[in-house]
Amino acid sequence: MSELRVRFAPSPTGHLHIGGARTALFNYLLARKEQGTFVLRIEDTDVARSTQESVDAILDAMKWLGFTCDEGPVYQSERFELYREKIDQLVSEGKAYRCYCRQDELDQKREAAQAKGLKPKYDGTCRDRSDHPENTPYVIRFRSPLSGETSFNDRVKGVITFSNDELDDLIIQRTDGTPTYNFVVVVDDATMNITLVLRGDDHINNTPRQIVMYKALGYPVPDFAHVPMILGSDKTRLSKRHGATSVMAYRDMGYLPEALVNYLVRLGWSHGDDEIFSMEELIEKFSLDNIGRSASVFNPDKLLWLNAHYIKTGHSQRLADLLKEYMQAAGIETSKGPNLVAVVKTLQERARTMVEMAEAARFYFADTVEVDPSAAEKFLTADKKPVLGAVIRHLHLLKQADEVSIGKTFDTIMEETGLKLGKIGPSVRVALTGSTSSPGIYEVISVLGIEESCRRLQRIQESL
RNA sequence: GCGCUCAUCGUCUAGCCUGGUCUAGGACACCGCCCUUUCACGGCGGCGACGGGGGUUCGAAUCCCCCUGGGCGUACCA
Repeated sequence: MSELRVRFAPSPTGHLHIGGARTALFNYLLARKEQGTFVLRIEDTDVARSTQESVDAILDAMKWLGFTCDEGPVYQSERFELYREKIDQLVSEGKAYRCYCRQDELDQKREAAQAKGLKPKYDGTCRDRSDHPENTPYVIRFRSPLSGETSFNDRVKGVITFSNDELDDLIIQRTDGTPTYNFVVVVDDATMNITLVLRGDDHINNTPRQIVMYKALGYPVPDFAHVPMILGSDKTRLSKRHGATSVMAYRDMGYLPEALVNYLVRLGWSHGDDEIFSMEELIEKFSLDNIGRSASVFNPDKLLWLNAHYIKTGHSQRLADLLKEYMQAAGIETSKGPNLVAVVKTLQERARTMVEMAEAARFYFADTVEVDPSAAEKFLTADKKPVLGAVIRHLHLLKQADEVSIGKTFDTIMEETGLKLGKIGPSVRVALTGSTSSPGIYEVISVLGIEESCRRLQRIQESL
């Protein structure tokens, strides 16, 4: 174990999305690579917006992606006592104060300031107030330094400096007594001994506010690393408008977790010209040094390509287990019919997602294949009756349903009929699969078995 | 508006720190050819970028400045 302690701290106000997943991945990889500790923390201080469903959804997605944490999940909602203690400490030390300003007043002041082109920060009305009005709701604000500057050496962006007069007297405790994000994140990262805060660069602006709080609380300041955002095709922050953003939606669309991981890691991180990485390779090769500084656009096509790659190269038994679930979801009964592993092997090079594979596998399990009308019109014409008859006859003679034997049988058929495969194959294919595009016909016959193949051919042949 | 930040093919990126080996490399997508019983896979090839302007230098994608453009933030959200 090294000293490195990192964390992923999602707020349970929705599913785990693409951006969060990448942040989690980077934290996970770094922890594994440095043999540090990966902590999962649920940021649920906003009681109104946090839900158990979201917590479960996030946990499920983390598990599906294979990001196992070493500690947690830790729930902030269970640590309110600690936060209260720290807030009391700050107040008694004069580092935080009660603010009795009403929200509508603040909104007005903010708008007014903005209209005049001034900074929309808290005007400090209650900053030096010493009276404590009875029965008046209040929040607790952090007393932020008014001058000087705060800077930190970001591990991906370099030195970043803020003038302290940009900082606001942040609310750290709401009227209802619950603490807010910028405060709890400091208390938690400090008390959980997080040594590196690795998160999205939308948090850069929060960092100086948090640093002054670390100092006020007497905590050591951790390292920070801010990774660039993932944008949609229109270069704005990725959102539902750009299509699926939920990790689990990708599973439902037939993506493999290793494809998503591989895609996500290449968004912002690189290792020379390499494109394909297993989790093991990532753990070995990942480094903060190779994280880019600019935002990147989510490209579904490349993810699809990676998914196709992992389907192509995946173990057919595992894929067969998965395929079963996707076929069930598509309402296709697989308990009867050909062996799923054999089916998978004929489809691995043809399917880019498991959903596509399930669809492509449909014909294998159909009692009566649904024949595409235009394919039938072209290849299942009456003049094909004798050829199909010959195919059925010769297939019946076959003892073994392996592709080589089937190939030899077709050689014989071609010899006997004097027809080339181009004149026979398409009709057989359509009769067997209902479509003009399918795995090789020898493969299909082999997987279907002689009996079932002949049954299908017979049915078509008789109807001609 | 203000603050922070970013800037290489349409997209993801290598190269930038340690200027010359860059007529800028790889990948996705797209186009063409080959392979082929269909569809795919695969192979080969093509298209395609250093945002603009100044500097520094014998020499700049690489260093400096300005401009432009983009992103993020500016909550009793996280």
